[in-house]
Amino acid sequence: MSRFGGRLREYPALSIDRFDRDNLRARAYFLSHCHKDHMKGLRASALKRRLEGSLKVKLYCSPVTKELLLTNWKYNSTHCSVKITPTPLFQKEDIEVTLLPAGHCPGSVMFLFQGENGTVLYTGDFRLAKGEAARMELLHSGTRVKDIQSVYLDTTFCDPKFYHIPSREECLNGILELVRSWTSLSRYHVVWLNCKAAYGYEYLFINLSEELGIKVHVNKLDMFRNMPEILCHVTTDRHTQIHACRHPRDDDCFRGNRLPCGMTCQNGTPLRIISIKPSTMWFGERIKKTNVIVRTGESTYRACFSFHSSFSEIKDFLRHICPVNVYPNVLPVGGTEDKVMELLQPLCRSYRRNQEPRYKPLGTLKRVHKRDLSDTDEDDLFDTELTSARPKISKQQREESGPSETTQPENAEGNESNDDDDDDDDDEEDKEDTEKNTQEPKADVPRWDTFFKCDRLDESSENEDNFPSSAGAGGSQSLFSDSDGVSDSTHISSQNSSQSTHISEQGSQGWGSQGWDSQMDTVLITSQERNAAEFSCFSRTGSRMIPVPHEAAKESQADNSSWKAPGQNRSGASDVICDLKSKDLEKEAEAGTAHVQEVLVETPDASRAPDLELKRDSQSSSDFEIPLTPDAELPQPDKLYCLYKKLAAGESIVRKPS
DNA sequence: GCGATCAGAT
DNA sequence: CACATCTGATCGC
Repeated sequence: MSRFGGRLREYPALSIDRFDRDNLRARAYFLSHCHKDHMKGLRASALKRRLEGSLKVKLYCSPVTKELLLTNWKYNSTHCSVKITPTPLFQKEDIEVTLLPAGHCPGSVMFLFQGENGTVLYTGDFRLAKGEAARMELLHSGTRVKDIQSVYLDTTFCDPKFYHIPSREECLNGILELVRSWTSLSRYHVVWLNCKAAYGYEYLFINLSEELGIKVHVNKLDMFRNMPEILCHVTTDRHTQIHACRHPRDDDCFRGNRLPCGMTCQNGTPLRIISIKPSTMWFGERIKKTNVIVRTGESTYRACFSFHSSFSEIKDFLRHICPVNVYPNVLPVGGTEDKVMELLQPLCRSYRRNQEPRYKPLGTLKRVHKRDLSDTDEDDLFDTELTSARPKISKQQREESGPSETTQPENAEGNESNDDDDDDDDDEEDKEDTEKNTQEPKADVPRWDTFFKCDRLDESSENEDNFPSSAGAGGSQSLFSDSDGVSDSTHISSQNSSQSTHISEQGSQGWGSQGWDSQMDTVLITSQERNAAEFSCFSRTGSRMIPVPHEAAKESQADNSSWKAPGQNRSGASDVICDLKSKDLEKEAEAGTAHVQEVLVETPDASRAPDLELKRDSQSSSDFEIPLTPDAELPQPDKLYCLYKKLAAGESIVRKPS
């Protein structure tokens, strides 16, 4: 649960995901997604007054979030001021805001703010698979990640306990096969998905419905009225075999063999109900590795399911971004801020810089940019023209350097070499690291294995033991008596592409999935007017023009933007392969300890093509160094040592024409 | 009486 | 086992 106060150190005149107290003086509001813990104060009359009292103060969010917000009577009166299109906000300050898909729930986005106080990423809540950040072109300038000053990070599962959480596809497939095997027994066999009242399960509903041809019964669906891709897979007709309806006492209902909607029999025949409860923490607490589906009772199951990135996914994300600073938005259950910082800081430049005394001599040659962004100026920021006194980077200037250029390259030097002594490292990232951190072929071999073993994380590999027997995903004979051996193997068939975050009414934009758009939606908060239509045009084409390292990157970005699990996209065979490949890589790297994987990973080995490594390297290299010239030789430590020695002695260094 | 806040349940 | 929400009690305006 978010405990973010609403304001960024760098841009305190903006408020994000908090709308109460001090935030009432903000000059622009941002909502990352429609979960209550990110909407504090959003209903209050104080905010309403604030928004209505100024033509300039607006609330910004993704189109889907706007739709979900405004179809909720609790909020719809408040916000005539909800904007998904850019409007000039500040007369004197240019801040460019980019929306990136967060993969958390429909409409969820991360916000990237670029302005004179540096580039700052606020993640909101997110779930991004390993490597996904590296494939987001809007996080990059050319082939390198943007220079990011600070990341405000979703740290919900920033705890080694949650080192590995099975991927979206794995979880989905587990549930799918369980539901398939049960519902195929007879029309009276029904499933109750015991989901929390919150957005985020829609892709599960969609996939079940698509695969099985059974719509999901829900209490309400009017909020999806403009999202046909969701709408067509849910129903308010109780006569269906999959239910995700709720009732205040729904557990009691279930115990009484009654669905929350009241259904208990059909044509006089009593229903056979099983419940499946999506959970993450429950799995995180298992000491022994488990299947993604665990039977917990006669007719109750737990299914692994996560809205948030696992610890290793968080680390991959952060390592790729490599910001100067990181600030946790969430305290993991039972965790402390200190603990989280201890885990995360090694992945940041501010830490790495301090960790390399051996390069001090060189370091002194470099310009160190210290910026005091502390709270010192907080007080005056809200009231008066917070920006008037500040040096301004002209808009032109910025535009010349391209829409994705950061305004602050200076910190880039900060992290040169260091070797990343970082902790419990995982798998393939270490490959990257060893390549990146050439100066020091690390005596310190990745210790992921020890880490991995002492935790529970091998659960996935164990899945291999459990799952296959259960027909890939809980469909096993052993699981329930009526079932006679559903033996089909799990497979992804025509997984449908887009997550239903499409809003048809936004037709003028003609886009497909929301996520894609939200990703395209770069909002310029600028003194220069630009009309909305023009803008959205610009941003779409604009971002397409940003050079992308690999075509596949773009593809999977689109995919990802619809916050659907990668690999499920019908759009790109190549895309899928790419994802599978990276999975295989992970698998290898984790040396068999991990990863279960049913299906998806069992793709032909052909997919494990060598080019992948190249791709990954270039995309995820952590960028503050100049990328290695192809064919260049990595300098060896002793060689380097020599060079440094000479340098320190003031001798000139002659380059050998290798 | 409304809203904010907290504890507790689900 | 807890990802987010709703309910009810309490307090202040």
